[in-house]
Amino acid sequence: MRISQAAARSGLSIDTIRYYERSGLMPPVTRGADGRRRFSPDSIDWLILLASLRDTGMPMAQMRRFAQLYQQGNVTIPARRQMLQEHAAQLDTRRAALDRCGALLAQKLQRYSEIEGD
Amino acid sequence: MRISQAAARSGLSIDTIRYYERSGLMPPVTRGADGRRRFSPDSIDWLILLASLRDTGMPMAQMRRFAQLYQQGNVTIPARRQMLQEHAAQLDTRRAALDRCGALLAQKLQRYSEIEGD
DNA sequence: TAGCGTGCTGGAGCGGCTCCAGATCAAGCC
DNA sequence: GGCTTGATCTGGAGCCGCTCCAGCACGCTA
Repeated sequence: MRISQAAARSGLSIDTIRYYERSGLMPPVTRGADGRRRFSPDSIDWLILLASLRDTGMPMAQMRRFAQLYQQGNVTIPARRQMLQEHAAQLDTRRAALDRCGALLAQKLQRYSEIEGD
Repeated sequence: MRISQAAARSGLSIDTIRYYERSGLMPPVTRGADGRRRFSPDSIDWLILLASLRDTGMPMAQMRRFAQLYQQGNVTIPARRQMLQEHAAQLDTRRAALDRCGALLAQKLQRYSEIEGD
């Protein structure tokens, strides 16, 4: 699978995928005889995970750490589990921020209605 | 109220507050005789709103537009109402992303448990 | 064999902060 | 009055996470 398809399936841009590879966020991507990147189903899954993590605010340094652990094999599963659990907790924090913002917006919108009187 | 207190109340950093002012995201901040910024309760409220919007992903360009509309008075309330409604819809999109990520993490963690067998 | 599509690299640019140097001023202490 | 401490100021550099672009290399097809 080529980079354009990898981009389509992961939701990341082509540039972002290359950037992530350069930055050590992915296990090494193999190349075809023509020198172009070839993405395996596994690396597509990896990209989807990266996309999901970045969309929910995980910093690149953490993703890099996760990638390094992954490459060291199953022995690092406890460490990886902990990272993912911590990120799952982060999701709750972000959900709370969304809720607070939602409440604030509802209040503002309410006030607008009162001012306009409609 | 001085900038350090404004930072404490809004959750923004001192540098970010100055940056937002420079960038036109706030109604002009008045200065004391000593040339230092003086924040009114209203401008604190404004900062809290900005903090909430940026925490939930509103781009600066939109915040700037909102600030400009605000300064043009009540006649811009319909436009402002629309902006806030659109952002409220964005919150739902982000909640969905958090949910998807949560599901993915749960699945990964489940797999880790199976591999480790505990 | 010319053109088109896709990909490559290296590097510049950008949004949104964050940090820092060097200056100023206010208050408290001797 | 001088001295230190602490908060603030401005201007500018630096950083993260992309995003875009120039210039080149393939391979397909008409």
